[in-house]
Amino acid sequence: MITSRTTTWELARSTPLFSAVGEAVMSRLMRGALVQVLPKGAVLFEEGAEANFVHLILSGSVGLTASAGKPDSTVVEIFRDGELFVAPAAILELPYLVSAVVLADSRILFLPADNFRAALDAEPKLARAMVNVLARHWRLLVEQIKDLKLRQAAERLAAFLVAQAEAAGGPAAAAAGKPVGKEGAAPGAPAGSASGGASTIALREPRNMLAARLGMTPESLSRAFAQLEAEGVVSEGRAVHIADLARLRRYCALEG
Amino acid sequence: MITSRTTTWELARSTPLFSAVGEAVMSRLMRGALVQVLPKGAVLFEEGAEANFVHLILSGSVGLTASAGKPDSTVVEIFRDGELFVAPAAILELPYLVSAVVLADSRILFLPADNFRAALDAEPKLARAMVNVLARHWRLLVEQIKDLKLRQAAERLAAFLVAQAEAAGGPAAAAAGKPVGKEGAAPGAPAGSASGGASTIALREPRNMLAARLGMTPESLSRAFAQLEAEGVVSEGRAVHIADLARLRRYCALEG
DNA sequence: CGGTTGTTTGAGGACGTTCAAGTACTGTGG
DNA sequence: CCACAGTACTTGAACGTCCTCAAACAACCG
Repeated sequence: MITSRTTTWELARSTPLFSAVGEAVMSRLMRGALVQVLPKGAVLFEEGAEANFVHLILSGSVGLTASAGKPDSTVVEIFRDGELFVAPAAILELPYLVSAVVLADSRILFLPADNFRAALDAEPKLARAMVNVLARHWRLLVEQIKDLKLRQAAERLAAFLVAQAEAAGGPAAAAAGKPVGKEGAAPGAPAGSASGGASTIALREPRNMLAARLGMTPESLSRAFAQLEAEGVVSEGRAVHIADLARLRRYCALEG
Repeated sequence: MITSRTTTWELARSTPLFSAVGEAVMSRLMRGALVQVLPKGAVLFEEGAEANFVHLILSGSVGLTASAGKPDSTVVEIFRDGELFVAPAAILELPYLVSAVVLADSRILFLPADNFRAALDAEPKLARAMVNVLARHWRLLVEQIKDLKLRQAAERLAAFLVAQAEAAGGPAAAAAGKPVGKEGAAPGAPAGSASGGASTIALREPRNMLAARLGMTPESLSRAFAQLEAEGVVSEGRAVHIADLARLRRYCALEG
């Protein structure tokens, strides 16, 4: 606890949410908060449980899993460094729709939900910041639903890899938002260094979790990777090399 | 315009968002707003376009559709009376991820996006209310992703029908939130009139749109209805009669 | 009445899952 | 250093669900 105190603040300060609300609101939210360093596999909360905390990932990776009463389970979304979740359940005082599982060793901040709700009412800056967070998260899920409904397995993987490469390639590409089609023909002239050429990314989650997030089995994921070799994607263990990002982008947009 | 002025205010006043922000903020948002009465098939905006308005449905039904560069399109979500959309694109000043199509003749309020954003910064009550709206909408999509990933076609339809019946059955059931499993054994004694017994609901959207929303083809939807007859579901045109809501809930594993 | 649109039903096929081996990686103890 | 178990990933074959294609049918509206 004591050893991690300073680094916790540093990490927290660097998250988008907290830099938006400022020091004062930040420390108010931290009241009664606790930090936990959790290993892969740890469960933060379970589907159907009461939401007692809002969670902020200082470092690591957390998966939102759901089973909906079925024997098998899936991954609804994966959150990483700096992300806040799952506010909706805590805000609305409703039971969680998902469980949260640590996918890679993580340091996580637990903010008491009642305190968070009170701050939401009292601190306009917090409410305003949450609007942006939730708006971004909404778009995440909309993208995923589009993926699930009108792209097949290999295309979903391709879309995921493109998104990862863009996120890792630089904040500039991420801030510009994902290309959404409608921008005429394929862009022959890449804007940034990472937007058109080659790129190597590291998969930060185990492959079976990635498969679940993409709505397929591990077997299908393996076959999807095999299929993408024809598009210049080579996967060596945890590393994935993309020969031509623009080509991959074309593959999951136009191609069928 | 003039003829609809008064009824517009009445309708707007009855929406959850506006009753939360109060009269003052409400009229500020209405600055530069316009009301449109649109027939089925009208397109409010298109995927990839700039978000110039936030839309509030005074009456009717709107579908959020997406094609993601493919020839065929799907329905991401359906919104009805009193709902606000698609704030995220307008808030973040990013292009729409979806198109919006009127599914049943509707009266829709167009709120200028820049004015909305300004109000979001200046009016804490609006930001606070938006947090709740977005939190609810997040959960809508989470539920749908769970459906798509771990339920098959007929179960998705069953889950949709159950949700419709609960929403129509009374605001009490809706406010309590959807049952999420984990609440012990099956409730033998239904709380409300509509929670355990028979129920008849009306499909407010055309069947092909419903099929797209559920992530299947119209043919599959037809077969799904046929399958549900074994569970006591009879569909006669636009009306659907459910003999035993509890049974249907069990069927789609909303409970064990 | 014929044309259009929306729903149903059937047959065949594609995509992805399931089941079952098989292979490569990891860490542990001999 | 190597045998070993345990895990993670890959590969293959059979199956199931859902889609595609096609036709028949009903309902609506000119």
